[in-house]
Amino acid sequence: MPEKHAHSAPVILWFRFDLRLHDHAGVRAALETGRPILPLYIWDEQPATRPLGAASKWWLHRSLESLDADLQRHSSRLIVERGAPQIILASVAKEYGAKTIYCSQTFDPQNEYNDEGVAEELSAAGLELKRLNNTLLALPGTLCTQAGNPFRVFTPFYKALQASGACDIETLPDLPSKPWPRPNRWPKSLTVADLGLKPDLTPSGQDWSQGFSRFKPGEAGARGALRHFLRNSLQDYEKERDRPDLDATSHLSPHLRFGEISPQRILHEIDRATEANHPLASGAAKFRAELAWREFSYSLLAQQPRLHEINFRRDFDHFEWRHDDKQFRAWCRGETGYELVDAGMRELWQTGYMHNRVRMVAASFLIKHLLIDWRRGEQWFWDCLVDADPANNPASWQWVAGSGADAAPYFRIFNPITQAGKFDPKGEYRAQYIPSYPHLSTKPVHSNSSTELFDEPGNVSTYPQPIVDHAFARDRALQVYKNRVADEEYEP
DNA sequence: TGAAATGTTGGGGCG
DNA sequence: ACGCCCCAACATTTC
Repeated sequence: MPEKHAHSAPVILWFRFDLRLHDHAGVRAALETGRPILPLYIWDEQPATRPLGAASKWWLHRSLESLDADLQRHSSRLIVERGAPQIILASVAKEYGAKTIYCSQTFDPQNEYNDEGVAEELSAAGLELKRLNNTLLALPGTLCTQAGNPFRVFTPFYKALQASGACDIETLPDLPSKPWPRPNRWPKSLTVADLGLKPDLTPSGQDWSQGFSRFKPGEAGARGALRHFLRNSLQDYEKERDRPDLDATSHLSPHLRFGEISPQRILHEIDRATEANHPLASGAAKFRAELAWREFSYSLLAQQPRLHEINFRRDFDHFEWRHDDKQFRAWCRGETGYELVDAGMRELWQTGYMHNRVRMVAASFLIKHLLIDWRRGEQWFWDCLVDADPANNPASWQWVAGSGADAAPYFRIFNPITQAGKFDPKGEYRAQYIPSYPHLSTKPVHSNSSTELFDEPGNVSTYPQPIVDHAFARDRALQVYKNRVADEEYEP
């Protein structure tokens, strides 16, 4: 009976990377108390983990607006604050008499560790921080090998995940559509716009993020993307998922990253779509495996909390990467002279996204053709991708570099020409992002880390020649990787 | 979730 | 009719 508690102490619902209302254990638990609910977002200027990239901030801004709109449909609002979470939480709780705070675990180990401290501090003030899983199918660390060790290879991990029953979704309870109980007084808060998360306009006044329009941040956008994918692309997903020239993938990654949809919901909807339609089954199986890769990445992040800066295989610590700012810059700008790589890098810059197949080719090019440290590429992606994820991004880069678990063998070197012929046969994808050269001059400045990269127009009037010869680079990479120090000393 | 080098086979042109 | 060569097509091995 919500009415009974309408004047009782409220509970705080602290949102972070769980920006949705459905399929959310914290939302459910808060509603079940029947108490007034204070939905809260805190922008932390000094986060415990590395700060969000520019593209992610843009997404966050839009997603918070969407969450606020969704809350208004329940006669509530999103309360927005800025500062250190433990201080904000304690002060809001004190002012409104709240004793319980619900939040979701982030599964970023550094942040989890920080949360422990926050929970202790709050506990000393008589407040309980309830941390729930709204992010993963299986908690990292719950799956291990027969010897009791965490998995280092994907396939056995995936088998264990399936055997655990975590992928069998029985039912997902509906979110009641009734108004949420409110406290007598409503906090005066900032607005989402006050946080200033939107990137600056270009010098020419052009909004850099207009290229991001293929996405609709927020829970409704996530549901829409899933519906579109199930209806149009699941059937041929196995066959066409590697084709950047087609609309063949789910585009759910940024929605998952910001918790606008749960993996359980995705599995549930896939099952429902598949039951009625058998031809979808092979595509469904392939897509389920992709979701499992996300779980695998988080299990690796649990094993190596500094996954974005430390080689998972420590024998890579002695690898002698080349230091070549000029070539790194060319790669960032999409000026390597290899069309598929350049199209991908321009897609990234213009849209905050890159097709997965192209990510592999572009990453392989930086690492193997240019022999530049994978961390530099990872950081660039972190800054530019709307789906930049603390587990997926570093795990995938390390996979390409060969320094990761279950990584690509050192001799697997993508030929960007061959890859283009196979996966963009008509050149439509390449033409979309390299319509005529140069195009970078109209591009805005947005990057956290490398603003100087794009602050002046390219002065090249024709498409560049390859910055490195493929055959030469391939042989060089094979040599360097083969002679890598301590290669033969590696033991898991 | 490669690519290139090397090996094998078989059809066809040709003296 | 036969052997020889060429080479595409495919398979295997190597990096």
